Order: sequence, then C-alpha cells, then structure tokens
Amino acid sequence: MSSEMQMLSAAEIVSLQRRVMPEFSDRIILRYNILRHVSHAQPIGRRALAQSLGESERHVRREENVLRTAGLLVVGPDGIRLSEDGEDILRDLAEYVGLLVGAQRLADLLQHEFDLERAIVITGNSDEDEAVKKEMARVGACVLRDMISDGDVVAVCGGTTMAELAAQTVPASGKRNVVVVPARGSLGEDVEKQADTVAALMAKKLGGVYRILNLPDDLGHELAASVAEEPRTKEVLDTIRQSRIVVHGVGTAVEMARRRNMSPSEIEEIASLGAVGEAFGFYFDRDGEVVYITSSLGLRVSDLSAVETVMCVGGGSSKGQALAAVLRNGFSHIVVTDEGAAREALGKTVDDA
Amino acid sequence: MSSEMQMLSAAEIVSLQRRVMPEFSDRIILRYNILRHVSHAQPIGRRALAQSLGESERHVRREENVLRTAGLLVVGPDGIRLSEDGEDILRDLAEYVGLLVGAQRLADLLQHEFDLERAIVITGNSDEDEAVKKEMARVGACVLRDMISDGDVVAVCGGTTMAELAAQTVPASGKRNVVVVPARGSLGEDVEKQADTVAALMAKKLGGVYRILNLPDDLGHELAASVAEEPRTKEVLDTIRQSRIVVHGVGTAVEMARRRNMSPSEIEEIASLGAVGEAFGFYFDRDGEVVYITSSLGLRVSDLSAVETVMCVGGGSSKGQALAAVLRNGFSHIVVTDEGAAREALGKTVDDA
DNA sequence: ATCTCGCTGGACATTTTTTGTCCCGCATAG
DNA sequence: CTATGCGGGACAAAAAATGTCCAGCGAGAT
Repeated sequence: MSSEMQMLSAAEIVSLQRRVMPEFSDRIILRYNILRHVSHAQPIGRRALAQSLGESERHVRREENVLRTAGLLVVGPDGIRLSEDGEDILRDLAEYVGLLVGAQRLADLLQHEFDLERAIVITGNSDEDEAVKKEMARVGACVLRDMISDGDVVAVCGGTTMAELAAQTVPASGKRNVVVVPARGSLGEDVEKQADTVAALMAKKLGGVYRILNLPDDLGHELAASVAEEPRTKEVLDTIRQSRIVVHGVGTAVEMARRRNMSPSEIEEIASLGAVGEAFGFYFDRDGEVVYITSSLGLRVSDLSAVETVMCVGGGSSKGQALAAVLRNGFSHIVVTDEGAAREALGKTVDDA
Repeated sequence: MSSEMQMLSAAEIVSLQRRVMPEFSDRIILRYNILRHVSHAQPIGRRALAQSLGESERHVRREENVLRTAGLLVVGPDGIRLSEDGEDILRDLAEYVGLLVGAQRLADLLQHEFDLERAIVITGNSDEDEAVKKEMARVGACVLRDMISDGDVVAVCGGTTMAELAAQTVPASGKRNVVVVPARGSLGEDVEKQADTVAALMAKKLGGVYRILNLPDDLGHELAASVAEEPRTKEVLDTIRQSRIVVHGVGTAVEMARRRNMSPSEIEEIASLGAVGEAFGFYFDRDGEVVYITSSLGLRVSDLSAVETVMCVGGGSSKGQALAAVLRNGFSHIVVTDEGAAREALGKTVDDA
C-alpha cells in the first residue's frame, strides 16, 4: 500500500497540529519566546522576564516550571538560564515555531512581492519583544558572515539594528581578508550606533580590518563636497564605493527626519511628499520612489546598482510600511526582518493565511 | 549559514513537541482515537463513544466540541459522523500519532527482535478500544491486497481478527486471478469466524474465487487422515499447500484450548508445558518451541517454510506474550499488530522509549 | 397512530485548576 | 552594613473543568 508508506513532511505535521489542537500554537510560541528571551538575556529573573514578554508573572512561572521539568531551563538565585539541552534545541525550535506561525510563508511572500533573492522572517515582533530584534540581528550577522569572500569590502550603516548586528556577530577564530567600512557618515550622538563604530566592531569580530570616515553625515551639500576632496577622506570614500556587500537598516521617514534634527517645516514637507521610509539619507514613498534627498557622505542609492549584494535588516510592525517602501525601490537583494514588519509590509490580506 | 537551511524532519518536529509541550500528547491522542472510532462506528452517540473509549461523557463532549469547531466532525440527531475533512486527514493523523507514541520505533524493534521482513504497529490497544482492532484489520487487509500477485493462492485462518480483516477488505472493482482457501478446518460454532467463511468473503471482495474445506478442525488424528484421502478434500488440501501467502491470527494458549473444548486436564497439561501462544493448532512456549500439537486439517507449521509470505495479524496487550511466542518460532515474515501487544511482546524495557 | 429508545444540547452544583497577589529568606552588589 | 533582585511558598479569588441530570426531538418498531 503506497499510501501507507508515504512520509509526512514537517509542514504537514504542523498543519495537523493546528487543525486538531488549535490551542497548541499560542502555548508553544510562548514557551519558545521564553527560551529565546532567556537565551539573549540570561540570567534573568522571573519578574523581569514577565515584564519583557508582556505576560503575567504567574503565567511565566507556570511555563517556566514546565520547561524546567523538561530540562530546558535551570533556575538559580540570580535567575533563569538555559540548560545545555535548552541551548541545543533553540535553533530547531525556532524553525518549528516559524512553521507554526507561517514565517516561512511570509518570507516567500516577501521574496516574491519585492523581487528579492532571499527573505528571512524571524518569529515575533521587535516592537513587542527585544529578543526578537536580537534574534533578527543574530541571523543577519550569520547570513553576512557566510556571504563574505576573501578580499571583500563590506559597507555597513549605523543605527540601532546595525549596532545589534555587530554585537551579535560571532568572533572568528582567525584572520580574514576583509575590509569593513561605514556606508555613510555619522548621525546622532550615540557613539555605539555610528556607522564607524559598527564597522570597527564588526571588522574586529570578523578578523578583518576597517576604515572609518570620522565625519558627520549632515554636513550640508557644499561642505560635504569639499570634504570629499580631502586625500584621506577621498581614499576612504573610494574604498566604500568598492564595496561588494552593503548592509543597511531601515527607518520610518518621520522618525529619521526627527533624529536628523530637521525643522518642523522640513518634516512636514517630507510627510506631504508621501515619504514613508528612509535608508542612506534617502526618503522613499510607498511606491519606492525617492521623494527627498538629504546631503550625505558615502554611498547613495544610485551607487547601489553596482553593488553585488545589498542586505536590509530591520523589523517591528511600526517599521513595516517603511520596509515596504525601501524594498519597493528594488536595490536590496536580501531582507532579514520579523513577522511584525513582514505582515505590515505585505498588507492586511496576509491575515488570511 | 548551512544550519539555517536545514529542514526539520517530521520525527524532529514530534520530538520537539514532546520535549516542549509534554502535556499535549495525551490530548492529541485522545482526539485521534475519537476520530478513528467515529470513522469505524459512525453514526455514534456521545454516550456510546464515551463508553467504548473508556472516557467520561463530559470529556468526550469537550473534545467533540473542539473537533466540531475544527470542522472534522459533524453532529446530527442520530449521532456523530466524520466530516469530509475528517475523513481526509485521518490517515495522516494516524501517522502523526504513530510518531507521537513511538509506534514506528516499536515496529522497528519488533522487526529486529523477531527477524521479520516487516512490522506494522497500530496506535492503541485492541483490548481497550475496538476501533484499534478494526484499524489493525484494515491495515492488514491493505497490506494483503498489495501483496497479491496474479495467480496466487492465499490461505487464511479463522478467528475474530481474521473475520474483521475480511470485513475491512475494500471490494475490488474488477476480477482478479486469485484463489482464497482456508488454512485449516473450522473451529467453534460462530460461522462468521470460520476459516471457510473468511476465505469466501475475502475472495469475493478481492474479485477472486475460493475453495472451502467444509470440515471441522478437531476431527482426531485417524479420522482426519482418512478424510484427507477423500478426492474433493484431497484436492482442496493440495491447493492449500500451494499457497504463496498465508495470513493467520494468534491466540493465547489457554484461551484457545478452552475454545477448542479441551478437558481441564488437557488445558493443565498445556499450561505446564509452558505453552503461551497458539497458531494453526500448534502451541508455542515463550522460546517459540512447539510444545503441543492438536490434530488439524490443512496447513501445519512445517508446511510454512515453503510459503513465500506468512503474515500474522493480532493485537491487544493480553495477547502480547502469545504474539512473542509465535513470532519467536520464526515462520512469520510480516506482523501487523498494535501498540498494546507490541509493548508486551517486547517486554518492559521498551517503556524507556 | 403511539410508544420506546437513543440522541443532542442545555443546565447547574461541585470540584479542580488557574490566576493574581503578597511576602519571606537568601544571595549579591555597592 | 544596606538595598535590591531573586526564587519559592502561600492563599484567596476567579475561572475552568467535571459530573450529573434532563427536556425535547427524531427515527424506528409495533
């Protein structure tokens, strides 16, 4: 009997589970979220964990007891940690939960909708759970590490997500022939989020070297032009333009304008132009058209057509529309995002999944 | 990152589920059992279903509500039936639950322990749920149908399980060149369980023809010998000995002795000889040795070495030891049994699964 | 036609489980 | 030393589950 020999696929198992035990999904997702959160924040107390997850302490306690009994968590006076088994199964569990929530399907839809080479969707919503953002950064760092070839120049942007990506980069054991450079000048006053800092940290971890610009991104057009003629700056900018790989984040237009200290009238102008998302100092409307340009050092959107691989990393449902706007332009090849942003980027119709 | 690309297998999914959600397995199994039972007995009322499953009515009601909401059951004034979706997923669900309870592992262990070509373990225990027995018979009938080649002679035994197997045989649409014969004479007074009846019903469903012995199995040695010389009987016996496939059940030694109306002293003798299981009128001890032989028409154990495929179908934890004794002799190639019998046959050490 | 039986769905009292909340003792950091 | 965060214990209140009963309906038998 050939049908008796048919083996179920993972997707079929998950489909059966959802059909026969509808109350299963929410519970396993919560348990996965707990494990993931502990993984990124261990040791962590039960109360802090509950707060981060937006769950009651009592609920977390209940789940924690199950996971402890299962040998996946260990609990000490300083808080909760993953056991060795817990560490071991977290990756597999992520994939399983991704199947349950349909993350792979979202990734496929994103890939198709925005004509990407590759899309990865992390389970959860960065707006709601910091651990989702960390996991997204970790996966992004992983993808990046695997892409790098000998002799590459990698340009990276600044920002919160990019800083997290650098932090999540696993230190390599040896030297590597790679140069990491900032894609743009610096913006804002938070040192750790600057493109220069991100490039340096990442280069160190990858076992390569780095170059920095050491200049702000908002110099104004004329000043930026003359600074670009400085020999050392010119050399770094030339290197930046040799980049084979570029990694960038994404911001909501209004938020980025604020962060750049634009005037209220400028912010209003950007909004009236339909700007939704921002990358590289360029503002994109919902159709992916550039509607506003700020002066910027380093790479601009027109340079990206000569770049072999552009990877966009960003998530959170609040950034979903911004992500869609940026991706719609078409310069990104790879996106690493999360479920929250993916659902927003794909619009409400995906809720029928 | 190669590990990000690794796809989870069904077995891995199930293992994760058991690890992370240990309390959900029993509930999934119960829901599967309900669906399976309804499938074999529909339409069935909630109270009858509860009694058959050994569950409280309230519990069945709770699960039924979930399954109805999921669109797997439909409920009418005459009772509960499977919906079309329910019918569709039952086979896949059986496989999933088999993974969950480790039925495949039991099958592998059986196959290895008793040096079988193939072992199939049905989820559940026939002693506790009639639907398990029906499912085992259905699968056995399916395996048999797939094994039959053009021109085959198939010999079948009598008994409850065999009668059920004949009943579960799906009627073929056309004619088939196959002869179905009784492996032995008739035993007991229940017409539907006689080998003759089983052979006739099965032949009809398979689209083949049948021969019958029309003689009791307990004739005594001398009378059996002279009857075997009758031309028509001799002809049928010759055909029986041409069998390429033999299907038999298994009984506990004491129970079979009682069913054969043996005297208390004979029954005591059989027990003192260490007899545990019975097949073809032969009694086997726990090492698979024949310790007692009854007079019998038709096939005997020594004939089986010339038979290409011998399939044993039987289950229920109460028959576990008997199954092990029969299989230990080594004449069966295939076994279709259930979890209850498999665990018993393999002994207590399998509880560590 | 009526009667009987099996059925579902409603209902409610009781039991069990879950949840929310508080707090004590311990360990650690400053 | 004090302050703070931690886990584990505890208990009242709320929610859910369970056990049990039953009315009304429909189908089959008489």
